[in-house]
Amino acid sequence: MVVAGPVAVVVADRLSPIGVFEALFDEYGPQHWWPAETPFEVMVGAILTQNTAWTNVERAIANLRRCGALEPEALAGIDRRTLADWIRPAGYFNVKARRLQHFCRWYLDRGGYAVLSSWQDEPLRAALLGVHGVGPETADDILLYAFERPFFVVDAYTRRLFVRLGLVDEGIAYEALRAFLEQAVVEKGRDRERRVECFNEFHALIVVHAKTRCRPRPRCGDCPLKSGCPSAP
DNA sequence: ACCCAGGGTCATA
DNA sequence: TATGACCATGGG
Repeated sequence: MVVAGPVAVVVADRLSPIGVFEALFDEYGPQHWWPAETPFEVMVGAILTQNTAWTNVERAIANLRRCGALEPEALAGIDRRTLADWIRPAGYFNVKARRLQHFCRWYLDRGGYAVLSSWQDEPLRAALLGVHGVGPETADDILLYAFERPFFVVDAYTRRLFVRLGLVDEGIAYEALRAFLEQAVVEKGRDRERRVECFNEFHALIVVHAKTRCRPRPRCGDCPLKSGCPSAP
């Protein structure tokens, strides 16, 4: 790491994924994600929030709830244009309507939550990645927050944070960064359940931190990551 | 007016 | 394998 001066000493013992986690947790506290009432709602939200601000997703989900369409049978059965109209606020509504229906068909064909819950981690992940419209991040959102499986969700904020901290190379592949961060938590000796909890909070904290302090443009003032903050001068 | 947002697919080289 | 175009609404 290339920081120097008094602050660097303070930062040094936190300049690891675990140190970052602890700094963020100390600052923001537990987040208890995902903001949803059911696992299936998590899955819908994960697809709707692709490259989209969460506030817009909330409107779309409110529409679905109001229309009684927040269930896989309903989503899979309705007319695609009608669905697109309901989720319009979330953007990319034609694409996402198709993706939601592809996902719901897959979900129902395989017996829904109860049956899928019996699948092993890796086969479940591979199956999710095979669903049209479900990429690595969406799959890991679903795995972690709907199925409580120990996968680290790597989003744009996560990459930006750890690249700017100098812990990983710019342009690191999704899977490589995920492996790096998962390994960092494993090395702390947490058991499976605690890893899930840690991954849950870690991703949420990264998002909250990015949204409240370290957006691309604004400078970061009083930041819990000190000189390690991606937006620090 | 411009940038950004809790990505993924598809065509192209 | 690695870019680039495309998808589209809403807030700052």
